[in-house]
Amino acid sequence: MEISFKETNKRMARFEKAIRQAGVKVTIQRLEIFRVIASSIDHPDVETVYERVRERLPTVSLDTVYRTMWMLLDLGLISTLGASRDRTRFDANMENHHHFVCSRCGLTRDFYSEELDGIKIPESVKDFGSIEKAHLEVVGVCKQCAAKPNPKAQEEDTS
Amino acid sequence: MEISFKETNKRMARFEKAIRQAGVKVTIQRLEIFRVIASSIDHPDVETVYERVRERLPTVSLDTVYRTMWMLLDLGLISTLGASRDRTRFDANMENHHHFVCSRCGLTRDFYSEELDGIKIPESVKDFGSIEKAHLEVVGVCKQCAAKPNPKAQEEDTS
DNA sequence: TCTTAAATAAGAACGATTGTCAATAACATA
DNA sequence: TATGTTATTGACAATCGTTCTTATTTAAGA
Repeated sequence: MEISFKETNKRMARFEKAIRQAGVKVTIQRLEIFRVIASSIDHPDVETVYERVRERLPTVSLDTVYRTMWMLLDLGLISTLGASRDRTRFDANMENHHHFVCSRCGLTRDFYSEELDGIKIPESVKDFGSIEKAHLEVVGVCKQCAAKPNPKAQEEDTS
Repeated sequence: MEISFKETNKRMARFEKAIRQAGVKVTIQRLEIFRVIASSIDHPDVETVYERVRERLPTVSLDTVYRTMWMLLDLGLISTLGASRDRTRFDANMENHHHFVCSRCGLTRDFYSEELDGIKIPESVKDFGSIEKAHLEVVGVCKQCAAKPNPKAQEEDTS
């Protein structure tokens, strides 16, 4: 919701192109599911997407939404907030720090930078609410994963 | 693992102080669980913490680890990577952007800043692996939550 | 040491996610 | 446009992570 028609259409066009290129079938379910996520400003979870899709497609199943979301992720058409499919992970480092996260295996390491700690946050962000803290999330591929051949085997090594 | 004794001890001291201040009991389980997370460099999940605690305390139960982790979070002694207790959430915005996240309800909004897009990442980060992208995660309290009285009722409004 | 409330362990229960499979629909081809 | 092939769907069972319940144990103050 609340994404402009223009932007939504741009995303839909990208979707149709990517999905055909990938050789997977274009179904009503997939179109509607992508339309929902592409027009959402609020980064919904699967259940929320499901509810929104049902408004137009009452017979859709929750499974299909799950399957489609992961497919969209694999195709690089959407991303997840935080680590996908991952469990909650904890951090006892209460100093100011930043994270490097491996997009393949989820390995996460802290790093420090006084320069980054002093980052200027745009004034407009205060329209959303008060600001407590900020940290940079750097996403990449860790050395271990880079050394592995298999580029699509994103399991294991969650250390 | 791999956190220096000095730093671990510093964290343990902070833990003992905070836990007594909070008026909760100091149990062996809690000490060992905190010791594990305080000495871990790798941001483990609950299951991993559980396994490490069992090396020293074989009878500890998984529930206790769960309960203790949430307690530590409530006491502000640890934090979670990404949104805690939350389901996976999706983002169809593939442009360069940054996030504002409400620490109470999980509300997440995008914002843009060319200045931030050009951020310099310390060279040392490359020791972890290759860098694909980076974004700033700003944590605060959204206006809706700020308007509510209850400061500890962190549910609802996950829109 | 004794008392009491809080914390624990164990196992049941719950909720989110995934797997299985028969029925259906997309798409290539005729 | 009709048909065959194969991926996809929906229903429901199964799985896995997390939480709840309860009887038992333990920390901490009297």
